[in-house]
Amino acid sequence: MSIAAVERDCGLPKDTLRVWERRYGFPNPLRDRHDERLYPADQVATLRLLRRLVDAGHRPGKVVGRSDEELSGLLRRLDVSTPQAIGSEAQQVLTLLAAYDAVRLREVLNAIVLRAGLGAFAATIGPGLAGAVGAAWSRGELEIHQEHLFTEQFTSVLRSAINAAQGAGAPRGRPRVLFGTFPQEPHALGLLMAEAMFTLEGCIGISLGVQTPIPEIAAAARAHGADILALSFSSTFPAPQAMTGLAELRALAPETVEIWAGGACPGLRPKAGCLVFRELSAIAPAVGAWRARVAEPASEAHP
Amino acid sequence: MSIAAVERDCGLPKDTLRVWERRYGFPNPLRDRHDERLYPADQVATLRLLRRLVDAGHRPGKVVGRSDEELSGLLRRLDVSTPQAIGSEAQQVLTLLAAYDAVRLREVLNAIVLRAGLGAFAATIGPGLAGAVGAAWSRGELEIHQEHLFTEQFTSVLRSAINAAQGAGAPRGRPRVLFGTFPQEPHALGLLMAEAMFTLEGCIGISLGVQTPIPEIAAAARAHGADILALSFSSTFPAPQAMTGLAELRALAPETVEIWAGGACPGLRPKAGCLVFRELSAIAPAVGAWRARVAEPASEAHP
DNA sequence: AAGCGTATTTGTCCAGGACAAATAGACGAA
DNA sequence: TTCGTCTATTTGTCCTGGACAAATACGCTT
Repeated sequence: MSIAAVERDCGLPKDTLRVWERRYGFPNPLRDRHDERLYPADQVATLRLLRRLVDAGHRPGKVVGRSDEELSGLLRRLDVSTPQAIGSEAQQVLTLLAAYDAVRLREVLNAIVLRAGLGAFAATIGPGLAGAVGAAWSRGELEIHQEHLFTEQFTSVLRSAINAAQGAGAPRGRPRVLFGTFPQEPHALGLLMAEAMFTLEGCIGISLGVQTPIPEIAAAARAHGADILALSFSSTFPAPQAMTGLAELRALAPETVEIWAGGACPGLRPKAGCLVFRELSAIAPAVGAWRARVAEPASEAHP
Repeated sequence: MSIAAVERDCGLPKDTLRVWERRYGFPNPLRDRHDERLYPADQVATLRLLRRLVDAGHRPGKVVGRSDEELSGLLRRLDVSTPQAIGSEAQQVLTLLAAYDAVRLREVLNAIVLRAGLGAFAATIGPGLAGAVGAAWSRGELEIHQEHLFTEQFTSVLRSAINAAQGAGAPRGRPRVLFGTFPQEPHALGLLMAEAMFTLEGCIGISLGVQTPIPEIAAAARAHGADILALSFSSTFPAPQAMTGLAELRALAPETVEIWAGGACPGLRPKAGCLVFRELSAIAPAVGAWRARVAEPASEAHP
């Protein structure tokens, strides 16, 4: 496996792979006849473990070079310290994934939405399911393609529900909400769940999709006459970059636009002109508060 | 703008940016106090033009270093040589994008699906619209976020329609089709349109999502008991890699599984054990032929 | 005109050095 | 104790310039 392939597969940049090798003696790839690195499959697997640990906050110097057993031990400890009681729904989902039963998986997800409602699904159950699947993957109980499969079905079900919710009921219009992620953030699931929450509150929601450059987000906010910019940050997003990006966005976007950030990114903190949401369930009351806030000054007209 | 930002924004790897600078004298970035490259916005814009031209088949040595006017001229020539008569629907879509009217855009797309049917939408109209939007972007008439916006709404509408089609009518079951793209291919639109075509034929379709490693695709095919692997390649996918990847997949996947490849990738050619589809409309008859083929030998049981 | 071998172009990789950004640890003040 | 500030260490990213393989164009032959 070439260094470029490992970069794609493990998400570790080439420069990092080379500098780890120089500093810690691992990875220790073979060389082909032209002195290019060839990574054996087992080292790639170890690198994947390392990636998880580093994302979780371990320092490379402390973990790179240790044996697979030790690393797995550390990962297990992380998993149990994340006290994620696996509900019966999650258990069912994992079973279906293990059996590769995509059709039934979608039926089950649709059934959960119908029974619990879109709000509870997006705010509580969905994140729980996604967390359980991610944890199972990190324990090696699922293959990547099974995680892909879950993401696909989940996205599909959620999108349909949002579409339906948008048609039903009289939308109240304001606030107009724009959804997006920063360029380093390719995960769409969190964004989609937030979109569901806003849609349920009768907001007009417009998604820019993932990985939109910050100046573009600001330009879009201006062009759409948006009231709120909703940004999503997954747990692997580098916190300092999130804060820098938010400051940049705050400077570029119109002053009247509010910036609401959310997601599992650990270092995400409120900042001047930016609200931070730890829970998706906090969106509904916040929208209510926004409406009360802009209605009161009576200075804003409906364009 | 740092070299990493340009890499993200233009899709040109850092190594390539540096080597172009060394060989052709362009780009010619400023340096910050620590000698790191700082790309001015206008050079980044030129790099985006260059990227389009190189993707379209121009050789870097012939175009890097030329003036913006010359480059725009070459791009225009490309656009007219792509004889894409813009239909009234595409015109309407571009107008709505220019006005940032996401809500009406979705309504219009939904209306087209209802009027023309999902089949015509996925096979003909959809690719036409996507092509028109891409061309408008390359002419500088649209911003990136407007292209994102289109992709989002298009995806949403198409997914809903697929979901509806899946529920309606008695699915005939076989063939079981698995959808996916190779790791270097992040575009989901082509895959989604193919999924629509197969779903209309009553196939059981399962999507692995984009960027699945080749061994994972093969493993999934085995696990799902798939009959057909459907791969999508966009116009920017490097053709040699597509052919190498298909050969690798052919070697890893079960012999009984057929591999069907499609998309706008120019160098995509049929190969032993792999079919290539130039048009999405060719899928429907091909599924019919598949059914006739496997029904005849009568050696396969329904598991 | 189509197939094949050679020349040129072009992207990716390498080494090893450098330093800024991020983090941990020590220290002092409320 | 708990919080903020300052310093030391760690860590990722960028640098240069050289090398070569893979991809492409070109010229030759059939």
